[in-house]
Amino acid sequence: MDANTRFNFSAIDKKWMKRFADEPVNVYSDGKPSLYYLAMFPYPSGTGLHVGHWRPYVINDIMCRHQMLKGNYVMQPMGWDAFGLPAENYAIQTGVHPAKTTAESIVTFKKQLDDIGAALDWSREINTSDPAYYKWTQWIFIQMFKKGLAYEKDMLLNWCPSCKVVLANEESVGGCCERCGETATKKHLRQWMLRITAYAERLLNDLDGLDWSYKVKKMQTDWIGKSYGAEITFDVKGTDKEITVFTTRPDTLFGATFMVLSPEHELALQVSDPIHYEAVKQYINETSAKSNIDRMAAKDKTGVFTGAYAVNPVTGEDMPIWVADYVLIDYGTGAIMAVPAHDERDFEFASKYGLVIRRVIARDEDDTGIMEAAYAGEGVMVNSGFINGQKSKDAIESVANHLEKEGLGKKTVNYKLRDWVFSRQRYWGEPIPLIHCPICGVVPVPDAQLPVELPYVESYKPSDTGESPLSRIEEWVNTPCPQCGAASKRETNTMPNWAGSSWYYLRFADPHNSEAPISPEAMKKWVPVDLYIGGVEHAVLHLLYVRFYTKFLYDIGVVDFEEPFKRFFCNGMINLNGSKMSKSKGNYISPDDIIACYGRDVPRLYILFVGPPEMDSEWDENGIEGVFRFMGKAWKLVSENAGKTAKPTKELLFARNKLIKDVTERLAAFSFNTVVSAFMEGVNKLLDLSKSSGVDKETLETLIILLAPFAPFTSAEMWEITGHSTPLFAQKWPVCDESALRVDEITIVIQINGKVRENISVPAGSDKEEIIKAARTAAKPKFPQEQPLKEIYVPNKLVNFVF
RNA sequence: GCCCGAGUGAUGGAAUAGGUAGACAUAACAGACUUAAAAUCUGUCGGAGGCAACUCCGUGCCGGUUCGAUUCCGGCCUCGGGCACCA
Repeated sequence: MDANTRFNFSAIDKKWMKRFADEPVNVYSDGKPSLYYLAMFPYPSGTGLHVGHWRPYVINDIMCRHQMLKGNYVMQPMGWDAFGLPAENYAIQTGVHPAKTTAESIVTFKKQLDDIGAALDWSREINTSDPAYYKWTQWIFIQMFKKGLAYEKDMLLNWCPSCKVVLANEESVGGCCERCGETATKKHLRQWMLRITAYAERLLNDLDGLDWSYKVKKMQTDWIGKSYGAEITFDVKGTDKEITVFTTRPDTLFGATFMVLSPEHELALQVSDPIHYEAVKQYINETSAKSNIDRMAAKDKTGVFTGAYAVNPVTGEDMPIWVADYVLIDYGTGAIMAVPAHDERDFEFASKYGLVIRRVIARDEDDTGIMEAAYAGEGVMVNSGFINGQKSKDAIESVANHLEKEGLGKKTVNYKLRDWVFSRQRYWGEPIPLIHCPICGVVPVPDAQLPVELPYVESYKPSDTGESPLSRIEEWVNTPCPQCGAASKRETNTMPNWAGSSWYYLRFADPHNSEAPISPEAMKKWVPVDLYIGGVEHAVLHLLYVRFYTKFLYDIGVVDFEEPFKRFFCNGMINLNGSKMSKSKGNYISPDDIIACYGRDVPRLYILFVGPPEMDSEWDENGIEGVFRFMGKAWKLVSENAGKTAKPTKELLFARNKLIKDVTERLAAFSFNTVVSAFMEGVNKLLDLSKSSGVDKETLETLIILLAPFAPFTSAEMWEITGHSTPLFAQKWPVCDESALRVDEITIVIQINGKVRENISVPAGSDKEEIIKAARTAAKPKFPQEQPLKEIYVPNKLVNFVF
């Protein structure tokens, strides 16, 4: 595939890469309305970029360049999400400092991003591992701490034994580490948490106003997981203790025949009677040793009886209290009322341990009442005292109201969202800027002492105990308390790698500000982001965290908006041989090879042409060859017609304006693959017309300007060879002249009983009667009878004769 | 298990306020040019039947609504994704 023997686009790239560097393309719209288009910044890994990574950058650049030509000033910055485990793990193996490897990776990445040909504004480059940047990451954390949103908690956590680090709920995927896939175990640790749950309702509600894909909104909605229900309090028989449960089905209260506490529930041992105490204790110990995945994978539900009973507030009946690990401590209240007849899990548990199963909902009139499985659907209440005969849907409300009136419970909501485990037991991250003072307690580092710089260490090795490598640096750890001066110790945990990326979009607007994360002026001018582009892998993690940070920054007055990204476009991946491109597995296409062969514009166009941008697509060698042929044709069209004079014939005007219309409309719809189709169709048509009438100057110019965002280098060269000295990106995006698209004749489809039978041409502007008459004449020979029963007429499109 | 999304030629994919299914491209085949190849250009290209004009069938499967369904509705099947004992 030595494409250079055919046409050398690389030479054009070289020339215009230099020109664009000397004279940035966005200067022509300086002072115009400002937009901010952002593609997710990368983690500068040691492996570099492959063409599978190109998609969001190419799309963003095209959108930016299009806006420049529409007379807007667009900020398209780029930076580095530079903290992260791979660099640290590499350091453990080799002893090379993560800062060094990261700096080297950045050099490679910068070149590779420039290779995409994007008009990136490097004057705004940021790096999350730069103390000048993370000063503000730490400052934001301190503001959260001051507002009570950051808190310390001793808790049982997901722990990755391979990364030797705790996992946030979002980082534990199916009980495994999101990063390395290792099965997560449980560990008791003192950790810093962020109270993201305090924002659950806002994070959920504000999704409504966002121009994001349904898919991503749905993922976030499900992750937040709001459920409506009631909290109900049960007395523990013979004690003054109470058990509060959360249920979404208060209608089934009459069918609640036993209670289940999570093994971690504080009452589990407290309510146990002496006979059962040891068994309960042993069960609690056993379950705490199990990993999440073992708990989930268990085929059989297990549990122990405590010997205690609660009282059902509506039936007055005794309910044995059990402890079982199918009840989770961190959802609801960590305790449930079990309704075995109408909950699959309770049914399974009750069946195993011989507990009472009482049906309280009849599915329909034919319901025999024999229960072979739980019935969780709707129906009519039975065996349910004052709600007998009600529809279960209505009974939810009746029971909840009754409980509220009697003071036995209240309506409430619950979320699946958990607070964010925010500390990490690793070196290569932002130090948490807190000091533990024996007198004052936890004290934030004063602003004047920020940033708390990451100290140099000899050994990066993480420990199995959950101690950060930083804890071994005595001279760094020991520090006087900023408040009372007493000998104190620094917090040695670092922040998760999501911290820096949770507000970076703000910093691009004001990257060098040493007084604040962002100035009010820069904030007003640039943010929120007008368009954000990136992969679906961040749909819950990063995107949820950024939204949370933004809402917090709104609350403390740093920004005046609550959502960071007005529009988010979620791009699909580009695969090779049916699976994700991966450099380590050797399954990838090297950008260097592609650029050497085709230059930069061809792969840009191919990335768009490969398939709908929101879907995963497959890289195809032959496909890029087709785009290369198209570029060759476009070049031929322009270069052969550049010096000539030709009249703008009706056909040329039509082709020109159709191209404007198609490209503009499809671009606005993010249908990039069909934009490329429109170019191919348009160029084929113009080449065809050039044989007879030539191609007029303005049509050539129009084509070049339209093509400019997509293939900026070749277009710039074309612009020059058509005799222009003014810069291409200072031109105006063409506007379609609808009058040029008018045609003299239109095609009318004739159907008989809904099947296409004829095509006729009629003069444009013919009225209904004329068209039907012409259709009738044309189709008459095919009529099965003299007269149709009905004539359906669709204006300017079709006539259907029905018999 | 629950919740989303998607099934269209040999292939990637077009086209849905319901109105000529297969745009654009790839592959394949045939031809032109060439000593030859590459490149380039032209033609054919969903299936079946027919010399032909044409006819019938065809957008995962079954049914429905409609003059007309790839598009809307109901029920299945397959694939992809999210969540996963969330009470």
